[in-house]
Amino acid sequence: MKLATWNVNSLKVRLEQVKNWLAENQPDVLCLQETKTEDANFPLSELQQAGYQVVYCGQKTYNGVAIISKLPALDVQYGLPNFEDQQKRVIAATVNGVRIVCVYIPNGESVDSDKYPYKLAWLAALQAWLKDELQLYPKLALLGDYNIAPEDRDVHDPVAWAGKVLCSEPERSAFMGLQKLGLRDAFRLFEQAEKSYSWWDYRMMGFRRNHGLRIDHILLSSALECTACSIDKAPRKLERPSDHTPVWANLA
DNA sequence: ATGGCTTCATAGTGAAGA
Repeated sequence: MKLATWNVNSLKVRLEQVKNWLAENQPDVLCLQETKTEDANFPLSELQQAGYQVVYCGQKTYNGVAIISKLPALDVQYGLPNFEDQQKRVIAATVNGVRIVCVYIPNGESVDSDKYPYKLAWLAALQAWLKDELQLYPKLALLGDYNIAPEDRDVHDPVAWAGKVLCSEPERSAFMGLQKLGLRDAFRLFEQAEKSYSWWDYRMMGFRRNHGLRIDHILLSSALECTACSIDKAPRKLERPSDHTPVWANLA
């Protein structure tokens, strides 16, 4: 079973790229973030014609998440049940017996922004909810744009980024808190190339210079056996790419 | 260089992303 996650930075702009990626990679599940699409305008039939089912939860301009799957997505949940939030950042469903949790974790803007405590509160609610969810669903995968680079090796310039948003100690502690629930970073279960990232700044030729961060992750509960995990840089090389590229993992 | 690009909403510029 192949699971993947991709922050597409507007599904409208990236729809053809998503359809091509589905056709070429044949994932069983693809989680999307930053669809930036109201549900009424969601390109459902186009994805159905590609042979997939979709559940989604979006809004105008910002945020928006979706789960694209070959098999039906059951018991769909929208949002964090323990955190009142107007922003559409979470959708969860069971696919082929695996609880799929698709998240677009807040960016935080900067450590002295009002959005930073919102991010930390959001992460605390996520962890509290997942603790219960793992009891209900031992086979659970948490996929998405975490907006956290967990370690210095996930950052192209750890000195410049030290203490900054996406790399700060409270954010990294929140990431470790998820791991303490028994969730494992699928990417780090395997040998990986150094300087592997999932996001590169649009500006200053960030991708060409590999000025990136690894902030998109797949965390897997211990009941799931993972056989491979990789970042697919190919979509980042296309015309008009998202600033993020897909991450995928294979389950036994 | 508190910048740079890209998207969206809008109709000239501003917010937000990371």
